Amino acid sequence: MPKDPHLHLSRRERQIMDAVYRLGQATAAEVLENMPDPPGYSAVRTMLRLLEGKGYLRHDQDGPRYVYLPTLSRDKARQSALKQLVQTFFDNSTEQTVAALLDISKSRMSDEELERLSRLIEKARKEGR
Amino acid sequence: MPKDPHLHLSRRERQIMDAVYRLGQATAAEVLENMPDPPGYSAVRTMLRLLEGKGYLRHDQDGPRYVYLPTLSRDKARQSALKQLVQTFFDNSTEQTVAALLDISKSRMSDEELERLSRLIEKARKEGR
DNA sequence: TACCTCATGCTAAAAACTTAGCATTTTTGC
DNA sequence: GCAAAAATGCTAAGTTTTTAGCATGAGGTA
Repeated sequence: MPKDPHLHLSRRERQIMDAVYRLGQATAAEVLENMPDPPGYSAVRTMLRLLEGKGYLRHDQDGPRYVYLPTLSRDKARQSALKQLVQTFFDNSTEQTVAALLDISKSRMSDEELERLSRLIEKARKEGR
Repeated sequence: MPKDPHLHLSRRERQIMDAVYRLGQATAAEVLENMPDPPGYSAVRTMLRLLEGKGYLRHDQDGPRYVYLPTLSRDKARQSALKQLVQTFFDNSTEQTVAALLDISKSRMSDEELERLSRLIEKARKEGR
């Protein structure tokens, strides 16, 4: 089995990357607020620095503090995460995945949103091949 | 932020759980074959035992060997993983998620599959609210 | 300016994870 | 029935991850 570079993150690293992706960009304090079962502020800063060292994050300076951003675009990260999930839990079946997705979210989806989904699929049917 | 019990897995634990979920059920040797960058057989067995101890797996006896299965049904695991992914990478938007999903898979989807997806959504529009 | 606040960098210790090896038991085949 | 093969349980050691603390520097404000 080939190895997936994205799977090499440790538990905390994963949590922090998730927080950063969720937020788009974030300071240490913001990451902290967005973590489950958070460690100390200092620990978060260290991890951010490590993650930057490993190339997963970079930072911009915002006045006195650092704002961290992912180096891998959200788009690519999304794709990679989705692919992995579909493989692991849905036998690589898009259909099953969509079904599950609808299942957990249909109750809070508006008619318009469902409408748009329909169109999305129509579009795929026409273009996509 | 509330903590998510499923996020407490370490790297190896995650890899092993993924393998088990992918396979449905598996012996130590099978897990090994399905792991990226695999450790020794002995290490895998130890992890499986640990995961069982923590309640993530259980085992059945199959002749001389153990066959491990997840305790959390595939269904629940799917839901939880999906929810997490949609939150982290798609701002909780089902629509964006489906769009990305179509994007990575439309080229290898048959017409019939797309057709079935359409129906899935129609069904959700009618029932779901 | 001088101080208080809030950043960062670094480092070392603690905790958790990961691994391999050995002793033991069970299965299999001759 | 017996030996070889293959499985398990346990344990201890090695490695990585995770944490907190301290020293230091920059920004803001009276």
